[in-house]
Amino acid sequence: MNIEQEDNRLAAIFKVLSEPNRIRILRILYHAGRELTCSEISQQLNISKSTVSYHFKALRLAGLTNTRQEAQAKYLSINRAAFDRYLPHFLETL
Amino acid sequence: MNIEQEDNRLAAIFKVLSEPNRIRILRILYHAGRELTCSEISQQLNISKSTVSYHFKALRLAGLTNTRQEAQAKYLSINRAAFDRYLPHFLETL
DNA sequence: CTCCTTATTCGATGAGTATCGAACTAAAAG
DNA sequence: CTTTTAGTTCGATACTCATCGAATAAGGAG
Repeated sequence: MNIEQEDNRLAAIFKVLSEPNRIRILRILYHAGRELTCSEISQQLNISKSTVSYHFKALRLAGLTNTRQEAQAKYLSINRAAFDRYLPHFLETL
Repeated sequence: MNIEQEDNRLAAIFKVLSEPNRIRILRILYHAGRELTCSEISQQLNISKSTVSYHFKALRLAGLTNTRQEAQAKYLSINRAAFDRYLPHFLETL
């Protein structure tokens, strides 16, 4: 990958992290120590499910979270490998 | 500072870093190992001076860079303390 | 099969952002 | 004093984004 593309990739990851509600989602996930669903986050943050779904997608596309489907629910968890690579020690500060 | 404000603050720092040209400015600054002016960056990145000035301001307001005025020129340098605090080891990966 | 729960997508909307050139300010050089 | 150099600010523009509710899809429970 050339250096311009690398800059774009890095900027894209930061863009995902540049939204307070997405930081909150990561913090909640990190401290929960377990997977959480869209609905659970929606209640905790008091924002609509559609907005939470939108943020979930952004986090997932950036590779910052993992998703596990179980029945009709979708469980979100943090992808530690991605954080270790791009932002070591970031999660611990949340 | 309460946790919501902390999330906002963190998100604000990431927002500044979410623009490819600002990442490029930081990378150029880091590897140059010296202060650089608006005009120098403008030439290297091939974007207008007004746009560079806009990005300089964003970096400065976020506390990520220092500015030193000398005559009519303004020299920009990286604020290592800020990176050490919020993003340790980030600069080294640029 | 019908209803409930969970999640996604769509359309709209309001807000924010990156970019440029032009106009302006201020200092240095001639 | 006029010209050059460096930087900021302004107005315009095009684009992106966060948010919501409504509509849709799909699995689970009765």
